[in-house]
Amino acid sequence: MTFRQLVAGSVHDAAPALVGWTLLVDGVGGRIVEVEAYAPDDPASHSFRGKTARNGVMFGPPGRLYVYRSYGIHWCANVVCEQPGTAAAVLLRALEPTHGLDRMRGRRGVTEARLLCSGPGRLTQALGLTGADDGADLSLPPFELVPPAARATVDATPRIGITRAAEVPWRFVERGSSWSSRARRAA
DNA sequence: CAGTGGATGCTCT
DNA sequence: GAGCATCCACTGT
Repeated sequence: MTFRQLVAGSVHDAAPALVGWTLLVDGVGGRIVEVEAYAPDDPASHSFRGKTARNGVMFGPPGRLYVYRSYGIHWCANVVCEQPGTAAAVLLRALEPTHGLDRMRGRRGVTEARLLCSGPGRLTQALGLTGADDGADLSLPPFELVPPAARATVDATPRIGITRAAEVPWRFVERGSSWSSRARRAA
């Protein structure tokens, strides 16, 4: 399954399938260990009330980055899925850092590996992603997506930090990973 | 530790 | 003018 094929399908299939892929931006990044699905007709999705200047990329072709500013401070990055017009995306919530840790440390201003990419705002800062990357094609440099050797084992849980449709289990975490944004108590 | 609140800006009502 | 798909520092145990 190629990246292009994966993101062209339903976001409900694509989101868990993206866990385990390695995302690199200019050679810096890591293994995707936590994502959330934002589906068409999903009250928690930015696209729910129709196309606007901010969410326009969500309505376009799959495999693009949708980047938006969160709480006035952070950037959050999504992978657009499904066919043009459907407006679905996968929020990247955490990576296990594997490549370019020193560049991430420089951008983040912290040294502890656990704090580099464990959270959507941290992840974008570590990879250097901003609103300037909104709409970028993830199949072209400087982006690189490397499939996992074997499909990861994934747990589904409720999404984080939302109020509407908070009960559907559309957050997907690699089982046993200690790099997710809510792994503080995990063994 | 756990819980709380401030920072900060943009989008949409 | 409200409400965020967040993070971090600070409080009180």
